[in-house]
Amino acid sequence: MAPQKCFGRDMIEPTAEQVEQLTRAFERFTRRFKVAEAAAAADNALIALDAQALLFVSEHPGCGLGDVARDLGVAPTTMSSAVDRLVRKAMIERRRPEDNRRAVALTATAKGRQVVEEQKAGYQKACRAMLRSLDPDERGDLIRLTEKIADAET
Amino acid sequence: MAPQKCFGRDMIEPTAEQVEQLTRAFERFTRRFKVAEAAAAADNALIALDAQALLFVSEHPGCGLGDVARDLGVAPTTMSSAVDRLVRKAMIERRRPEDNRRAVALTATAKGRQVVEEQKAGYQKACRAMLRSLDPDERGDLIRLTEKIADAET
DNA sequence: AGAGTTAATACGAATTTCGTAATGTTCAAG
DNA sequence: CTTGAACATTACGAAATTCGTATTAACTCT
Repeated sequence: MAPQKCFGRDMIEPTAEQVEQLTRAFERFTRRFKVAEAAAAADNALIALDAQALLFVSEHPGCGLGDVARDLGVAPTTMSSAVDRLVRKAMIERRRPEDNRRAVALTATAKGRQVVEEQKAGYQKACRAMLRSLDPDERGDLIRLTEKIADAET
Repeated sequence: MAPQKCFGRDMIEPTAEQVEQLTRAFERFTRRFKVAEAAAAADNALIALDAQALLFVSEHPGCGLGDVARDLGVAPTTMSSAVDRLVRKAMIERRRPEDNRRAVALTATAKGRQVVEEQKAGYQKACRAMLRSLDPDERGDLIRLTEKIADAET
């Protein structure tokens, strides 16, 4: 169990047991918060793709259709359909900008922004449930570890 | 910021800032591991439902079609279609048990079990990446906190 | 101007999900 | 023993989604 040099920095591989433990725990973890997600989705009956697109548009007002498609990794035609649905539901608006009239500028409507807020509230609710499951002195640890993993280079 | 009594136990609500921090970190967290999931899915081109069904069957050999449908929250007809696809790909087998011939007993084939193993390996790989992002003395903390959240009652 | 590129959309094919109806099986009551 | 209800599964068809191809409109560079 001696530390070994890797790429010029001390790097110890996680043990097989650690990986096993975290894998099993994370399965239960995701399972627990998947049901909450499914329950929240039933309210608005918004397809997963549409919800992601709406979120992106609300965070990038005036963005183009292609931007959303690239970010979410779907075909432009698929995104066109998704935008159609969202426009039909009055959650986003298509506009032709004067400076580039072949593009469309997407913006979220008031209703769309409200749906995004509800969506985010559901997400926050899940995160609050995570924190409440811990003792107060453990909560900062969870935040710090999550940030560290999320922002790691590789 | 005084502790307050709730349901007979000490219970301090997470602060709004803590919830905010964890929410933002968790967004980056899930985004980072979503791409890995998508890359792994491209290998086998297995639909999400089929992958979940295959996993359930491999963990519950001889189970019925209705069991899988109930566990995954889909209509029995949808599960029948999913089983059709998996049978066509030779990943699971339908068998009519002698003692109850109106049911079918589902079991994973050797190929199906192999695919499950690869699937699990991808999952483990993601968990290993999480652990590698942390210092060795932090890894036990992550495991412990994840288990605590996953197994909390409410 | 004119060719080539870019952004978005219309259309059609393939696939998936799910509701309704049908098939075959089991169980219980008469 | 028969008959009828309940059950597990499947067949079929409708609705919706994704995506590839072709098309339209606009921009850019020579």
